[in-house]
Amino acid sequence: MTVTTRRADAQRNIAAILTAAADCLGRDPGASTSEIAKAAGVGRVTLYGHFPSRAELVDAVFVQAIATGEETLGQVDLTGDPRDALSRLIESSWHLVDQYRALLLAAQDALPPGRVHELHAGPMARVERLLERGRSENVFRTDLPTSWLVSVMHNVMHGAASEIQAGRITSDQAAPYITATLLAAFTPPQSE
Amino acid sequence: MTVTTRRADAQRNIAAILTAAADCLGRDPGASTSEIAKAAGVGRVTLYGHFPSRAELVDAVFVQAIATGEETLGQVDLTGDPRDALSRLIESSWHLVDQYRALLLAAQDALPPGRVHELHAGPMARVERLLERGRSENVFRTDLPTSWLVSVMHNVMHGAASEIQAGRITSDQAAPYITATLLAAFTPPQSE
DNA sequence: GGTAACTCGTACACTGGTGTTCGACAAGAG
DNA sequence: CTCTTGTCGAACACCAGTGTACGAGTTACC
Repeated sequence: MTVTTRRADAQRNIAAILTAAADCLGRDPGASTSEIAKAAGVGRVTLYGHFPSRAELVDAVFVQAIATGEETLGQVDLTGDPRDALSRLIESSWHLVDQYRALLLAAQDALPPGRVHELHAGPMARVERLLERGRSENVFRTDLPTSWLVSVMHNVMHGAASEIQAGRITSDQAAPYITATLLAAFTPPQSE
Repeated sequence: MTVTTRRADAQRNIAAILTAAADCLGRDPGASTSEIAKAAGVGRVTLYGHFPSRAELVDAVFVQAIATGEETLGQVDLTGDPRDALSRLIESSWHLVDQYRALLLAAQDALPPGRVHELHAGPMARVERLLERGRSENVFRTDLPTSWLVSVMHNVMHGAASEIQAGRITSDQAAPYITATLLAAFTPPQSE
């Protein structure tokens, strides 16, 4: 709130730039500042007036995406049977992953290394907590580190997004496929 | 063999460029032709004398990588218990994935869309055949399409490569983690 | 040892991006 | 109504890369 003195049209433009950037970067991770400014109905100079560099713009968009994503995830009921809770969590996060796929790529090569992982910490923690609980209740396997299980979940979801983009599966099939795969992958191995 | 008339030093240079390119692109997917030429101990002009464009160079490197990879994979014994065979296949392909990770990225944004998938068809078929056999023997699940299982395998391995790069797991741990994860993921679901 | 094939460095034209500067102009706040 | 804040377009400097042209020099081949 250091800048309570911000003219109304400036605030409007900032918002327009942010949503336009989210949109452009969502379609093409390499979208230029010109494209974004044009899409926002704003001059390129104005854009640089609010965001000192392309990188800081990408960062702002990414931060915003994480925030809205986390809000959505916050509404998921994670109580009860961990397996059911995981299904619900997948159902929600899946859409987010699909949606922010390209934006993630943009962030990965515009932002300093580690920054992306740093901003992911919040949502990650939510998943970790659920997995930990499932492990302590012997519903999820404990022979592999939790961080690995999180990574697997992450990668399977991103893989599903790729498969959709390549037209090999449809958007509807994704969630059930992911759920079926991960529940099996996370089940404790039988000591035959 | 249209070009039996190729001077010896030219052949040497082509080979040097190819291996240098594999090396550079393996470290930085965006490596420039200058970097590659320098690494090959060759002028940039010479490089363009053999490869009409950066894209064609990347393509050549990628083709070569696939070929050597396929050769390695061809030596894996895929007979016997499909689960054991899968373990062996993972053990081998895992190293390849880790090694060619960055090169894959380079290929993905230098080559026309679909080209990468096209060149991947060979190795993919090998995996598919094994999975199909496992499915027909009721060792692998049949409630999900084979192509999806292949994709999962692919993504889990790439994810492991990321985890190593981020320093969250070591190279030694990767193969057992991947194997444990995929065997569980591919096991037919119990109709509890 | 002659010749064709090849290589080299430098220089050039071109592209497509980033970030800045300028001065004229509009729009909001008090 | 005024004055500050913000916006606009066009121009500029800059950078990093790609691909080409040239001419001199070198290397393999026969």
